[in-house]
Amino acid sequence: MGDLKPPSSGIGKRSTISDVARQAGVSIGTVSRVLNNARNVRSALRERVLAASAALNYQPDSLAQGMRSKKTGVIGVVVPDLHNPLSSASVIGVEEELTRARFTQFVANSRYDRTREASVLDEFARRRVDGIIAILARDSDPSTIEQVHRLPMPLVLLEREIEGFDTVRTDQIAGTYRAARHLLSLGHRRIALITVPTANMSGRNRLEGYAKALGDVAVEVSDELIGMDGYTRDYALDAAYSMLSGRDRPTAMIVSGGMLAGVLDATRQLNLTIPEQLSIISLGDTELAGLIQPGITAIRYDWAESGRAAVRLLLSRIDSSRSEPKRMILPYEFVRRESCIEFAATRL
Amino acid sequence: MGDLKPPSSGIGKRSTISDVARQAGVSIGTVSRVLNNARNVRSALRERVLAASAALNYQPDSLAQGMRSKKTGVIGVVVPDLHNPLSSASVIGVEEELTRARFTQFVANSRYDRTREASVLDEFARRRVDGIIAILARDSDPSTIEQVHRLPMPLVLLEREIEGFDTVRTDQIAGTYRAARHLLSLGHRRIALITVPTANMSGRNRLEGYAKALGDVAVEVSDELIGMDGYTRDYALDAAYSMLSGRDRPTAMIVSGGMLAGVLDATRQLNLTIPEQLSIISLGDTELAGLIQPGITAIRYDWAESGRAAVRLLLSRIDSSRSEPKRMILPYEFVRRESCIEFAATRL
DNA sequence: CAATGTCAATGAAACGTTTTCCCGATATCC
DNA sequence: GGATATCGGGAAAACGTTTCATTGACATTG
Repeated sequence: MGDLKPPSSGIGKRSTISDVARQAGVSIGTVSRVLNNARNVRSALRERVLAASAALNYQPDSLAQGMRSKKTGVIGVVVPDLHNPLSSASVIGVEEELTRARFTQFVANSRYDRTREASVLDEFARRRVDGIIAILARDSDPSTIEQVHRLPMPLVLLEREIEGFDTVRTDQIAGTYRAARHLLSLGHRRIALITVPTANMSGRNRLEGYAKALGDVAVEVSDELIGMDGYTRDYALDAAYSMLSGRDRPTAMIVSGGMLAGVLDATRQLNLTIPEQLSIISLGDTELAGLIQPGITAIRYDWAESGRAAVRLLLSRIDSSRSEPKRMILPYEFVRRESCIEFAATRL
Repeated sequence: MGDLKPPSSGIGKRSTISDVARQAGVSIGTVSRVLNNARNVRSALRERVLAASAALNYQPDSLAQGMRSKKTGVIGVVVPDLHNPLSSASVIGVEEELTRARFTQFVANSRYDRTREASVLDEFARRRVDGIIAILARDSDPSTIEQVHRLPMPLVLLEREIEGFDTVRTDQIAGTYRAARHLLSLGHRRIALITVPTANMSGRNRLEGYAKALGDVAVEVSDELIGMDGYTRDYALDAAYSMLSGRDRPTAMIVSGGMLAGVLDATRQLNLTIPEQLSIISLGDTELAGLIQPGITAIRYDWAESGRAAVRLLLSRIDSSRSEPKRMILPYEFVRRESCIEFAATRL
């Protein structure tokens, strides 16, 4: 009679709300109300229910809860490259703040692949997440824009911007402007920029800040000093290599943190010393920038804080659906190290 | 009549299986059978159902599926420190392989906090994940052992070992042994070891490999050269600093990759040059090790591959419940760079 | 004192699937 | 040609919650 299963170590049948109800001698509705601390329940019964629940080690099934209440307590997070400090630091900040709010997160890596990203977002929707935080591969992509508008749940963008959505981003325009002005004030005129493509806002804003700074002192932006056609270390290596091995090479370079390693590879292959032959500023103060010799001057952004801010924005939108999108812009910090010298002192 | 809601951009009501059934003029059971490619359905009907499903852009609700079928298609992943390359690389490998198998993952960060870890595991269970992949904070902790045995789903451990569970780990014993032998063969005798505590297997195995190597050449293991009481960069800085600033300081050091930055901080503060005054080997070939000057000789482990292997192990256990636990041990690779010189050449 | 209101608690519906059971129709066998 | 197996598909149960409508008991009101 009954189940013939062996005691099978630890796989004890989970107890459900009806087990608790039976044990406490009340209806399941009452159990539910007690556990969701609703009113209208005598304290005597409340005690009984609580005791039964504890005795049975009852844990509500979140699938059933989600199904009925239409709230899963799960947020989907998608980033383009978990190797990249922007992505990983953002995830850490997001995780931290979501934990505080008792949410759980799916984390997915799009690898800058729009197809993969599209299926991740679909998957999140299918799984009924309460909201999504995304660093999109390319916010200018029409299919991306179309898809995010169809999403049946709130979405907060990190470092990207799409009309109608909440956004948290660091001030790339001002940061890159500051970097370029710093190099210009040291006398540099041939300043290269190696960063991500303009298909996403980070790239666009960096280019804008860079161009503005050069414009301020009437230096022309020249295409061969711009490397914005890739995301990887390898791309940065190639781009930097070809710039630095040509004649009339740049005397200074602004490079995004995630691509810094590639640029350093290039300088090493070409036997260029920093800062004597090339001044460098990193956009993003990665661990690497502070640890190599010489230390790399950097524009620091607090991406973990971006992540936390994105969560706060998302949660506020989830439970009080305002309609106007909010834009947060987080400041940069200039971190001076030893990777920049005056143009006059540069050995050409 | 009907709902008065505004068309509210994109928040179109999701269609359910009954919508599809109605549209196709069949019962919901038939729709389910078609979509789960079961047999016993005429191809005419099959076409109708498929067409209706496509027309309505039907996406099954995975909560309902999970509730009924007891399979959620979600795996929980918990790591102790997302900043650390072991954690992040493992997550990347896990993510990659799970995606291939059409699973989704929760990702959580325990921060080496056992309390947090415990609640993460509980949460995973509550959410009915199909399995868990974990890098536990301390596999020797009794409460940890007790908890994992209670888990109602399969668990695969990464870099940890608990009786009765599947394990994937890199060969820390052999790797650390190799590192120590390398330094010994260069003539070093005062070789420090800075790594994670013995509360988890990585620490125990590293200590074992280290001690074995020293024992081979009859060098005594001395406590003041062992720093295994913390996980962080800051701890490594302190430990290295006090070793290196004492008299009779070590001439060589073996340090885990995640703590390398702290050791470098210490050498810098003490103005020690590498390798002239201190030879260093990193356990784990992090990006940093290859990028600083001089390059740091390293024992390389492919943690992404560990992650992928863990997924394969987990999935195989999920759908073909074998009972004997499997242990996989992944090899190391010795990467020679410039951070080690002969003891004879060391400037004491 | 009848009507009304409030409080506590129950019973049952609903969420959207998968799956079991069942039944009618067709094919197969002797 | 009748008994029997197979196939195709429908109806309904079940998964474990939350929530709604209902009810009974009791207090309040006019």
